[in-house]
Amino acid sequence: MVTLAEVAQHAGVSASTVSYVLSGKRSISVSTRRRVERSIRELGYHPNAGARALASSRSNIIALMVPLRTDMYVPVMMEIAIAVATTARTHGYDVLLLTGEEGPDAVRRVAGSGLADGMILMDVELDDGRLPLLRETDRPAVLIGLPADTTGLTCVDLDFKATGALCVEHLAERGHHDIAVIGEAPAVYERHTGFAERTLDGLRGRARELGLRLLHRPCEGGYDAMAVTLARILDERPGTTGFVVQNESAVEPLLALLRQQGRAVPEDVSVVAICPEQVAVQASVRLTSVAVPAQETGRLAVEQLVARLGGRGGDEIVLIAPELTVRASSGPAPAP
Amino acid sequence: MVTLAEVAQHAGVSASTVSYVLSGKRSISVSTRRRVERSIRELGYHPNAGARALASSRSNIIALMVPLRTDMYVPVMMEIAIAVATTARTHGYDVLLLTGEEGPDAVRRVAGSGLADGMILMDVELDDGRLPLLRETDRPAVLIGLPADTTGLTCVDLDFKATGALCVEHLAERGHHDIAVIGEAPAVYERHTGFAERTLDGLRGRARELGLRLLHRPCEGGYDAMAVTLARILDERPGTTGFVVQNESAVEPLLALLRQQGRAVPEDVSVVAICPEQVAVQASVRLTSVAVPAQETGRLAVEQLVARLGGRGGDEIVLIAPELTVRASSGPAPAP
DNA sequence: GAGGGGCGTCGAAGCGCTTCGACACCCCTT
DNA sequence: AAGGGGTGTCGAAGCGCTTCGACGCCCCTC
Repeated sequence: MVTLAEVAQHAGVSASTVSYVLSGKRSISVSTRRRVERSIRELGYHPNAGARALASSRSNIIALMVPLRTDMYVPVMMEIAIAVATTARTHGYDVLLLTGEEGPDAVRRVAGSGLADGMILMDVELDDGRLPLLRETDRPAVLIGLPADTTGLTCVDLDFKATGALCVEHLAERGHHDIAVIGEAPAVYERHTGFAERTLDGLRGRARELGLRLLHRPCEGGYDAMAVTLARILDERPGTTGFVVQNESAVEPLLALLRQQGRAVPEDVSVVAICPEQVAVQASVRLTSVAVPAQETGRLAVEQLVARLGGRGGDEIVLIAPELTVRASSGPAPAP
Repeated sequence: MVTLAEVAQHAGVSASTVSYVLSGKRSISVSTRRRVERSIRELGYHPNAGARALASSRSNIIALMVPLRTDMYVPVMMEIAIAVATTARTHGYDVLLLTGEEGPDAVRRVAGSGLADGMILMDVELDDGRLPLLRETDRPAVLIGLPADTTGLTCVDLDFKATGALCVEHLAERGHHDIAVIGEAPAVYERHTGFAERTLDGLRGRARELGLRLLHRPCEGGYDAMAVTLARILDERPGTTGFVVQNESAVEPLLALLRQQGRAVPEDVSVVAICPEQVAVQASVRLTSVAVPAQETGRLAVEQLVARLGGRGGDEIVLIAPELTVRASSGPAPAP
């Protein structure tokens, strides 16, 4: 391995000069800089990460903690993770992938060992066990998701409350009065994942304001579960003409079942989904949807964290405004 | 931050003794070990990763390069990534997440800087640009996928050729003669991703041996593409009774279209999928399938790499034997 | 022409750990 | 009783980099 000292010797300067060329923390004459850069190129020099971390006590690594669960829609996680990784690189950071498996201890280990300069946590629960540990460490952290107590923490998330409201508004505008919400799996509500509850708040709040009837039913993904759920809904509220779906793996089953029952979309019933763009476009009926902005979320999380790491304070809470795209799955309510 | 020296002082021993307690590289008396361990606990000591890496020239980090593409089935990638991360932890390694974005340079950067001790590459193409660089570095690497030239590289993958053969055999045993293969998107074949071509080899080879007719059609995911593809297939080979699908996002559309056309599964046509277990089970018809063993793949890749890192040579090529699970989507061919 | 202030460069002191050789000590053997 | 071989511990020398203070030089100002 080529070292700084060798580069310095090759360029005929001192080691510190090479270091300053690399970091730009002191001014260097153009001629010297060029000479050094040339040596770096010719020798194929790469600074040693460990030595750098030791001397500067910054590792230039961001830790990303992904959940271990598989009951969440995985592509979204992946998209966020990839957005985090690529955005991090543009700021000179690498990303360490931590799974939930290790539990809260991972926070202590990574912070304590100086492995990472900061962390990003995905799938944060309302009362997340990692938060106290996070507050103890001096390292900055950004949460993707919104816990109950956000003091001292930066959070990034889609504004799910506004999302819920937006879906209801859309259906209301088209004259629907009876709306059913196909929610996430019951387990998601049971562990109080914030986004699911906040969506529900938004849905219910706006429904009340607009005088609509709203029925909420959690639903595991898949055909069988969806069939049961749908039957129950139509039994309780036969007049339901609007659906809001917030469970990607229930989308296609719902469409299939409606078709099977002879209920045309959007002529008889309208469906609004809260899901990634791709799902909405690739579904058997192109779905009117509010997109879950995975990339945007990952990017913002990194940018907040980098701001914090650079001493610039970021915002406390960054809520991404929802956008509803009208496609083929929603239309005016049928005449009664 | 607590340092080794502070622990040593607290325990009344020298720094090197603490280091040896931690690494176990020299024998330490039980009493001393206990005293040191106690101090470590009481002070909440975590070894500094940078210092460690510098002194030992091993970072205890594995780099995982995931593809940037989104035309592959993402959940599989995610599952592999998570399996890699958790398996790595059990061997004392952390995982650095690299995206394809940075390109082959990432290999040079990570190897050159000593950031990672070894790498795992996902979605390796037959003639992958990263391979020459990989061979240049002294760091061991494991590929997930099988390139054309494997000299000097360790590879882990499902045995896709055997997988293809297995699918054909299954259909042949049930009396099907005309088989259609719904393949991955054309782009996947165009960039010569090995697994797709090897599957095809296996399918074709066995079909020839068993005297079956085989039609292969690449297919983008989604309903529209699938509709076109299916129409073409049935046009060319109206007698087709067996389908092999190797594109997760074509599975559900295919089932829906068959249903729509009044072709019952499995009474009229049989469908065999090559997909993750979860997709097979959650589909609208429970699918006879060969599982893509994502977790197993990730785990094996890490174990191969760790073996290499520990000086033990691993195998050159590890092919996972396919397993076909019979479910509800395949049955005897209909009488002609 | 002396003093002041940038600018560009250097030397040296660590950063916190691993690891090697040295050595003290004890228990056996002869 | 002397020698030999473990065993357990220590001290010191780095690992390759960053960073701080120092210093020489040149240009400007009064």
